[in-house]
Amino acid sequence: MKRGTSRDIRTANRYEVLRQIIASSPTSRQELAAATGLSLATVATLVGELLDLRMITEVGFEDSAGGRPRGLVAVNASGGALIGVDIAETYVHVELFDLALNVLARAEENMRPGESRPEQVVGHVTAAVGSVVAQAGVEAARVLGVGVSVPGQVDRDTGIAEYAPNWDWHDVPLLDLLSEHIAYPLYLDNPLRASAVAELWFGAARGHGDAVVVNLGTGVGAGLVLGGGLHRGVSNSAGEWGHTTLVLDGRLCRCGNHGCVETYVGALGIMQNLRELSPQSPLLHPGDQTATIDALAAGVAAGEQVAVKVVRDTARYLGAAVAVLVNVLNPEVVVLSSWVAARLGEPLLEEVREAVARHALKRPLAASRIVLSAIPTDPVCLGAATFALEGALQRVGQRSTKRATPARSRTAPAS
Amino acid sequence: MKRGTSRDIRTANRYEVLRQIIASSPTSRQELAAATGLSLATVATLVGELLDLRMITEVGFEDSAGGRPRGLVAVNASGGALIGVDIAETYVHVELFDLALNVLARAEENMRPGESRPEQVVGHVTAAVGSVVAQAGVEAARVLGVGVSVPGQVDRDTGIAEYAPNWDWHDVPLLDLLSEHIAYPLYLDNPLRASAVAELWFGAARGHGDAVVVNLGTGVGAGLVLGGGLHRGVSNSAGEWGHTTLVLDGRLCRCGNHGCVETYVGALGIMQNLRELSPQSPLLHPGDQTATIDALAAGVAAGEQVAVKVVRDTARYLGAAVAVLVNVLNPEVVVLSSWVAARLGEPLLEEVREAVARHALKRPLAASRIVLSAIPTDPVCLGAATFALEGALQRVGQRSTKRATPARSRTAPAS
DNA sequence: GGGGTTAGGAAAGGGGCTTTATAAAGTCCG
DNA sequence: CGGACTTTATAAAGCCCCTTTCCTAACCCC
Repeated sequence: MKRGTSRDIRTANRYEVLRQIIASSPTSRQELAAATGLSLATVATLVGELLDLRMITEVGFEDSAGGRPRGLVAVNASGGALIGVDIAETYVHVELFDLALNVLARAEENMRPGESRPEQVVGHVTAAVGSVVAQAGVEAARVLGVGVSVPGQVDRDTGIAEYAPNWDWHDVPLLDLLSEHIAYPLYLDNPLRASAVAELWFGAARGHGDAVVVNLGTGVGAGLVLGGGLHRGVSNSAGEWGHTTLVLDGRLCRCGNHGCVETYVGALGIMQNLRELSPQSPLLHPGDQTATIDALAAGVAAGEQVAVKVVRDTARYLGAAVAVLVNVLNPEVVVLSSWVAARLGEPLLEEVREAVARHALKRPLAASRIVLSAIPTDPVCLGAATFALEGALQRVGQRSTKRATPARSRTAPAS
Repeated sequence: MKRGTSRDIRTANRYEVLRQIIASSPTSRQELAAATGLSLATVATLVGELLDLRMITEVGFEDSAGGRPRGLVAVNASGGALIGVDIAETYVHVELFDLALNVLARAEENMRPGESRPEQVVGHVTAAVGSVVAQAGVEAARVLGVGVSVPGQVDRDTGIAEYAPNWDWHDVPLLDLLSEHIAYPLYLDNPLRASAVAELWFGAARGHGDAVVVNLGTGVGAGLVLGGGLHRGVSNSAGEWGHTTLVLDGRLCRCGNHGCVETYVGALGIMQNLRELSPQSPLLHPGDQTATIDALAAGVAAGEQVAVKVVRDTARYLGAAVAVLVNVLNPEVVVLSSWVAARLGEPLLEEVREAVARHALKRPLAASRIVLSAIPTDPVCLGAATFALEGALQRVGQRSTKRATPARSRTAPAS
């Protein structure tokens, strides 16, 4: 059990203040103090710190009711850049953000099946990172860090990808491999937690102590925000809700078990739902998940019976599985995220709400809002970049009064 | 979102130190520092505080390797008394503990069906509390507090029983009602969290940041220990795992839904498992849960086929449901608690372990130990008493130092 | 009875947050 | 047009917490 120190309080407050500034830029110290519950003095020192770091700037004044005008601060978008890397089964997606978390540059590398050796993946990441830095034309020194999301179980402290379900990775020291080619500070975690932290900072989970981010993609899982922070579990593998048994002796899952949630509400599960309902449906694009889901979404929009029914069936499964999270964790908000949720959108949400209402207890249900993610870009990239932002803010607190380690900040760009 | 203050750190440390002292009384400051990770100085001040409160005493010395002997401290059992109240559907169970958490007195009041008006329950509690105090012969002033566990959803801050599933209680201000008759500090919560906190302080969850306490009784639920503390959820109703769907369109549950975990692994569910397997079994005592479970336990011990099979069936359901918790929360330990688990004991545990292993993912499974509760007495009473203990320790930190300072003469008055 | 060794306490130091006082920058009105 | 009032921002002081460091206390052994 790790012990909390007063520094952690400072770090949490720093997060909270910057989060608030990003959310409602420009804003005043007064507003920040009210929003965060901190005293004016603390807000002022924290704001001063961020000003020193050039992460925010003063942008003028706002009339007050008869007294001295409030100074306004806003994110200094060009004060730094953050890079988020989303490594998935078939692609590597990289985005470069400014400090207001706008996307300045994007790069995507596709990986052919079988191209899954760690060195190959590292090569793709390195290339894409180099590309976004070049595209955006930011100086290397301004890149505050690179967050990397890789599927599976990850030890974020050692930077080791302990286990990747799709590839045959076991204890790959990914961070070490990457750091040979990328000179920026690196942060490793998995997509569940990345999208959770994205929602926590910029999305529907902001300001909520307990939230669940449900990821619906090819894989399925949940990112848990508990007590205002990410819940990782003892071996950093919490949130594996997709491989939870929904139907006893149900469909065979790639994890080896039967009846996992993923086999009913993941992209492949939805395709199976469609196949079982209407094996010859023109909506079905065998072997192409995105095409099928897109066709379904279009079908629902057009009011096609089959499409509507498939979404309803899927939502029934999903509702039961989400109700588990609602009953057990009693969150304030449940966010449906990732590409399947984004494409099926409102129709899915409506059905899910109804289904959850049928399965969950009244009290926890009443306390939970279920919403679609409002993050416009790839939430995993954004979340990964947020890890880098958190890392940069945390380093502030550890400014060594001893001039010990100048080796920390290297300025060489990616090769 | 509530904000952490440095005082919370102190309170957590105070808990930790006392917990450790109770666990390994007598012990030395050295040992405490090593066990808690705190510095010797901090341990010394906390120990001093507890000595001042007379919650612990110095009990001699222990040889050190050649130097000054270590001073030993131990719980001062007679330094105070704690009362735990377990209100259930059919009874009120009250236990009075000394500070070493030994039971000094017990009282039980049975409630007839229909005798469920709040005033009636309050009457029973008042009588039983009076009885244990009299029996133990402790002075009123030494009673540090009374913890009360009541089923259902509870707002611990306002002391309101928001909803009790068995009785038709809605927003009953139970704490206010009780405080008219009981003069000791009162603490209200529900049995899930009570038994969880009991395991956290004195049981298998001690020292673990993330643990799940699974309660198997007439009702079924889980107490969650996350990040070293109880997880309550946003409306204080986290842990309602018993009313989570295990079988789609399965057995009808008293909560109104179908296929809840409780209907398969609660006492009544186990009876149903037995009935379905062998409707005429002599093990079955219709209308008597405890007799049936006892008969099952005896049957398993005697190697009876039917009994073994029923336990196995039950464990299969339970395993799938526990695997959900393991996958989602990734706890370090899962504790099986409450009377059904206690009576079925090792045979159930073995089967559950196997069943969980079939359903959970390898990584989280490898990190989780599944054990039976080792708490000998009623864990709910113990947990309720622990709430009172926590309350007493928390009050220490809020000693109001409102010293009326006579205004000192200021230096350099404005001339 | 001195060293050597270990325990425990007191003081100093480093962080944090808040309250209070002071300075700064406006508005309002006589 | 200048003082009075108001509001904001910063500086100072106080309190809480934990740790490190130094020193004294207590015991062993030679």
